[in-house]
Amino acid sequence: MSSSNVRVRFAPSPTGALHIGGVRTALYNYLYARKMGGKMLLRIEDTDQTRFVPGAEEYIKKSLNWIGITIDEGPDNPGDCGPYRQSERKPMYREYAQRLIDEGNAYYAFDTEDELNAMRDRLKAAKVASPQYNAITRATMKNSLTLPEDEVKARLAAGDPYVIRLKVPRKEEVRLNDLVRGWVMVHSSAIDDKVLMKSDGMPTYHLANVVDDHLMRITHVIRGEEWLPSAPLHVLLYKFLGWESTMPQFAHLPLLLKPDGEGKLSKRDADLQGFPVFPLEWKDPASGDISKGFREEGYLSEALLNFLAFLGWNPGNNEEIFSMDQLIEAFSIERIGKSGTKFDIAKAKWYNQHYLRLKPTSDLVAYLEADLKKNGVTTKIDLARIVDLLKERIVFPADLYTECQFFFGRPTVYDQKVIETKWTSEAVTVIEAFAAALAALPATPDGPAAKALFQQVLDDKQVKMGKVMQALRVALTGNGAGPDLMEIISILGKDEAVGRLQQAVSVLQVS
RNA sequence: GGUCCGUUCGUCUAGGGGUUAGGACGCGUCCCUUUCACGGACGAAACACGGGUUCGAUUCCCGUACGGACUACCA
Repeated sequence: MSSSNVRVRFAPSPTGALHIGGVRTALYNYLYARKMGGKMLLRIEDTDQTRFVPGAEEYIKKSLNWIGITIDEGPDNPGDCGPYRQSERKPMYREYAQRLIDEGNAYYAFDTEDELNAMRDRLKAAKVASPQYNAITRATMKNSLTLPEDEVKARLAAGDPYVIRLKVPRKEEVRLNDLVRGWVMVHSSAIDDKVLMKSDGMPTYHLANVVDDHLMRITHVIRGEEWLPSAPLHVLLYKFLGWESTMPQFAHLPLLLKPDGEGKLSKRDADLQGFPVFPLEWKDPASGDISKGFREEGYLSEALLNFLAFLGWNPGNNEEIFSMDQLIEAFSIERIGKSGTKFDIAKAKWYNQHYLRLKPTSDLVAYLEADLKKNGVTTKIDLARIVDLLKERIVFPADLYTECQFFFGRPTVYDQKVIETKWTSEAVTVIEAFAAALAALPATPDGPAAKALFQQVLDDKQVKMGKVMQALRVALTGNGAGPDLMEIISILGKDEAVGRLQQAVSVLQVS
């Protein structure tokens, strides 16, 4: 694919763990960049010093890396638009804020928090629909538009705290053509005089975002729908800064909703439903609380990737198994949906099961080995045989360990229901004979050989297989269900199998 | 409250002026099978409502309802 001038960015705030919705946003940006042969940027939006969380930036990078998203330009691999952390770009914002002031599109405001609250209360009391700092109310407030020029100068010189606000025009239609939603029109009276520079000298999201997107030559802003209401404000900023002709195109993504009921997916809902919202485990540095991630819960990155890509997008045909490369090939902004998407963890599990079965046995052996080690289980059994036996029936790698418990110890309890119905004298007769036949063998048989031997015993005793199989299974594993029994016998080894059969016969009462 | 956005099976969605409204997950039944799972087959299951426009609307338009986002010196 030929390279293009397409440049997109993922611009998270390092305020904690990266939410799964953020991962999807990053993914769509990435898919578009790769599809178009463009560039994917990572920009850290750390302008809120009060919410900065140490370790969050690192966590974001690790998460993107896990899911397979690579960054072309970012804090760790800067291009020619650095720095890529907003806190390191402070002077730039200052410069453009000043320009806005100089050209009459922004102004200083000195109002205290109390004064702002008083204004809002007053408007509320007067039954004003939306109390805001705007073209009308700004005339009643303490700002460089209402205060005498020398007082403004004096306040600035004295270091009085102030913010810089955008001077939003009173009557103006602001339009934008969203790639997902089409034309969106907002009247400027619905936009308030947003703070551009905070009193701590940091820019707010709106200013920093527009300035950076321009300076970083971003061509497409792909972000969550929660930004749609403020998009007209951003359009206004591009206009005031004279950047209209190179303004990026916008694509506002549908939100990820909670699985039941309505509303944005939150950590709380996910906890309630028993699934993670973070890609990787996250330890809150302040509280020390640990939240499990999809990775730790056993989700494979390729499964989560495939699942996430389909939350709000589809290729337009009936195919739904896609690798990253296939997603890149198939992706288009036009096929992104408009409506919010409920997070259906059952589908994620289905993807997981699918991808797990595609894993090479050796990978799964490694999982199982680790789990065994963690639980202090040692065994001489060839784990690859267990994995091959169990592979088709698990959803998570950890299921391997839980499903194969019976290999590592004789049953201490037997499935009561099966005993009641299947542990007949006939079954016992067959099992005893089978145990004897097994014991007489020179070596452990493989699965088919064990089956042939068992069939021989059945023929001898004139019993049908279905009548005793369940009993045999319980005797061997304690369970009423599980993978191929003859293969289990083969893996267990003939001595162990015989031992288990004898134990069951002596312990269990015929009912 | 205001502004904006949205609404096809339970869920993710395809489709689009005339279709038996398609697929997937989940669910159910059956088949396969030594059980369970896998696999296979089949099945139940949807165009929010009301008005237009039209020969015809699930599809286009307008309302209503419902849902969501936003409404901070947070992003």
